Amino acid sequence: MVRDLRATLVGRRIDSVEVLRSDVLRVPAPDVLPAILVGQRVAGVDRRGKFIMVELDSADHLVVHLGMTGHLLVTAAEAPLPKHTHLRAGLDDGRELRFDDTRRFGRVAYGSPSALQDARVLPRLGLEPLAAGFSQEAFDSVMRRTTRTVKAALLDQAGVAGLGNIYIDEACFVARVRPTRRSHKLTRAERVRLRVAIQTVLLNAIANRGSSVDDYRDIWNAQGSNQEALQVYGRGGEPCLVCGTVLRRTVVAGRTTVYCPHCQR
DNA sequence: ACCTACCTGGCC
DNA sequence: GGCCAGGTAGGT
Repeated sequence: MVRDLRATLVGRRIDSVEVLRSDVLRVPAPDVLPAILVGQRVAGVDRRGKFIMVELDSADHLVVHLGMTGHLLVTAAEAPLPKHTHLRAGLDDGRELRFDDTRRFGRVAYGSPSALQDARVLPRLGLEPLAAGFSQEAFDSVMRRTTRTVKAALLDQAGVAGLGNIYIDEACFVARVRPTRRSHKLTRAERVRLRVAIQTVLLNAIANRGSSVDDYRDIWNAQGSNQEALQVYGRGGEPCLVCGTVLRRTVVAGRTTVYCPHCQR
């Protein structure tokens, strides 16, 4: 999404802003946001963990988290407004950037990254799994310092940023590690496999343009294809694609979790 | 380190 | 009507 947004938005000027549902906007107040944004051009688009950061020429950022059902869409300005569109920004090319979110677990905020941290919109985020800093040493230190399950440790965005329920189960399968294992008890070899698996799973998902299991759509409202490549997520009770053993479905760290009891130890 | 609430919609 | 869902803040 960030790559597509960058190619589409950088250099565009915001000509209008409408906040249709103010409770998704954390900061600033919904009535002042339009005046702040209108006239600004998009300077860049980046990502930190699951947060999409649209930088404007003021150097402040429009920050978006999609939650479970959020969408950031680029549409024609005259395209019909779906029921759960909460914010729209008209661009100087006749298109619109829209934030849409059925369950409203997502959120939008605008400000400097440090002010957004102070406002507790941006939490403390850990290692970026696709950046150079994701070394074995750094990952080891994250995993060794907690007694929680591997699943819980990886769900915590302060350790490794950006992993969610789907990709954690997939990475654990590729690494042949049960998500129920205690994080600090993994062997060095298991942590190496897990680190590599996290990167492999994420890079594949990106290459496949995302996992449209349910609601995920790209900025053109198109589905990805990575849901077809998932090996365990959503497959509880079905045979393991490697060994044929029935995949086990349980709840770990409060989340539905699927693993192969034979391949994963 | 865990548990619940926050929302809407789809399915049984 | 009840249960479940890609996430996370805030409480205990």
